[in-house]
Amino acid sequence: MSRTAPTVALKQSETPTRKGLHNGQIYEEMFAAILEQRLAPGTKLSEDTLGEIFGVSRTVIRAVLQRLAHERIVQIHPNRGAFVSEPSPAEAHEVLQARRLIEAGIVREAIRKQMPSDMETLRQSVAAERESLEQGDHESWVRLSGNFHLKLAAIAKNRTLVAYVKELVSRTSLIIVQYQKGNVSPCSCDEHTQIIKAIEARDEEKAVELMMAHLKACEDQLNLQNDEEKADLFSIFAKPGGRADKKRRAV
Amino acid sequence: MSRTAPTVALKQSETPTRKGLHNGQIYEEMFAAILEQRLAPGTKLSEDTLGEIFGVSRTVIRAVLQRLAHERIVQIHPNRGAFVSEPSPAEAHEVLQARRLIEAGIVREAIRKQMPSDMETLRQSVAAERESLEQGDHESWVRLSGNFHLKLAAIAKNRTLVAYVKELVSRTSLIIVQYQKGNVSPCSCDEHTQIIKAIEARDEEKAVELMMAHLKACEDQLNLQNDEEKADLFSIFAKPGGRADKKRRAV
DNA sequence: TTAATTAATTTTGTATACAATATTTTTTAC
DNA sequence: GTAAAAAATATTGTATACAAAATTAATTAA
Repeated sequence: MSRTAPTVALKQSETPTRKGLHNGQIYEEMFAAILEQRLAPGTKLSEDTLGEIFGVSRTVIRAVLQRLAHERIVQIHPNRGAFVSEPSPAEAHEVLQARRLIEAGIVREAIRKQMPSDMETLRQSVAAERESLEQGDHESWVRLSGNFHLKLAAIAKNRTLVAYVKELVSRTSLIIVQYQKGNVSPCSCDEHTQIIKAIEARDEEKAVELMMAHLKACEDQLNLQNDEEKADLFSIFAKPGGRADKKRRAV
Repeated sequence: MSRTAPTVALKQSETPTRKGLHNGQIYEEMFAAILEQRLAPGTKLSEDTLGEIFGVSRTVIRAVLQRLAHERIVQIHPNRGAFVSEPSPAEAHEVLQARRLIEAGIVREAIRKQMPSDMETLRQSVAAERESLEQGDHESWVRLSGNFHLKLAAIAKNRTLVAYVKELVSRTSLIIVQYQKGNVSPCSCDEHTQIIKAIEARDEEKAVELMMAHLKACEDQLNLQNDEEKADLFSIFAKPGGRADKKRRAV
């Protein structure tokens, strides 16, 4: 944690002040900036700086930061400021588990409420995914991949559930940025396609199974074992006795 | 909607100012006041008045109201102010549907992760419910009944899911206040007891079935058909032609 | 030079002031 | 007396000012 947080750099091309931006617009811009990785996890979000950038006072920036904090994309440390969230491995597991639970239910609901146009929308979404993957545009792929899950959630026609899925997908993006090991496996598009097919076939058990496996695979592609980061440092450098040596100063 | 919103009356015994309250404490007090029906749905939450009551400036009241708004317990109309939410029938259905989806999943997870102490906690929760029901304390019953679902969610050991269930339970309380027809059926405690038994027996399908039926019964006890309130007024008073008459002024 | 302490600066938390919008009351016309 | 228009009032939205806390820089001692 000793690395210094990078300063906020929302848009390099930005003129110092851009007046007239409303609360919601500023939220959208910051939300996009975080998910598109222009603002990396851990970045400090200074109220003054952001106020200058958007040409508004700290008052309105504060409201936006609180909204982002409620959505878990930003973390507020009292008296210290707001930072782009750095989800812990435990939190990452929690988010993926919540997604399996909720999206399994959404798949069931989608099977009941599906319309042909919904399925067409989903197929187009996967097509866009595949294109971004072929072009090697990793950033677009993360966004479009999440988009598929949002479109699927929308079929359930439940604004509350859509809001929850949106939140979970956003958090997943932050998690991927932090913990994805190597390149993403290109089979993800195919998994989405298979889910669509199972929904169309109204095969509930199979569709649920595919969705759970898909999200589990997503989690398995992450590096989530470094909860003991500091302990590892000790085990790497320490003499026999390991982290217990931490307390002993002499020797 | 022509009925005037009642003014805020948080605690009759309250002295005009009570200094030193922190952000989170004010949130807790307002949250409790709304769920305990001391603040009825539709009540206007004036920033000045609340600031006076809690002995803080509008700045901090504003933050609390925004937090409550994000949790859907309060609704903010731009330039008009904050009001205790009055969920529409459509929203009520949405909330109960989301609960069925999420709590069905929670039941499955609880079956996997249950510990003996968890089950004991649940049984105690139901005991408290039954007591409040026997004493005819309806307000306590609403709170304790929601509490059972929260305790159940906690077994899944997932803070995100607990937060979602907490939000949904709160919204359900507001919904019950608005739409519950007659007295609550006293079988609700028994339904909770049955769910506990099914979880202990690790009978996943039965436990899920019971939870879904329980929440469906809860929804069925509500009066949710008055989405056409205004239209009804017209059909009640109007001459043949019904609501189409609305536009015509003469005659 | 390093470590600890102190001072200076920066940044957040809260109150207040003013502008913009709603609401209420009063006035005016029919 | 009722309805519309205008003025007055009250309330929200935003900017700014000041206090409290944290961070950074400077100073001092070992």
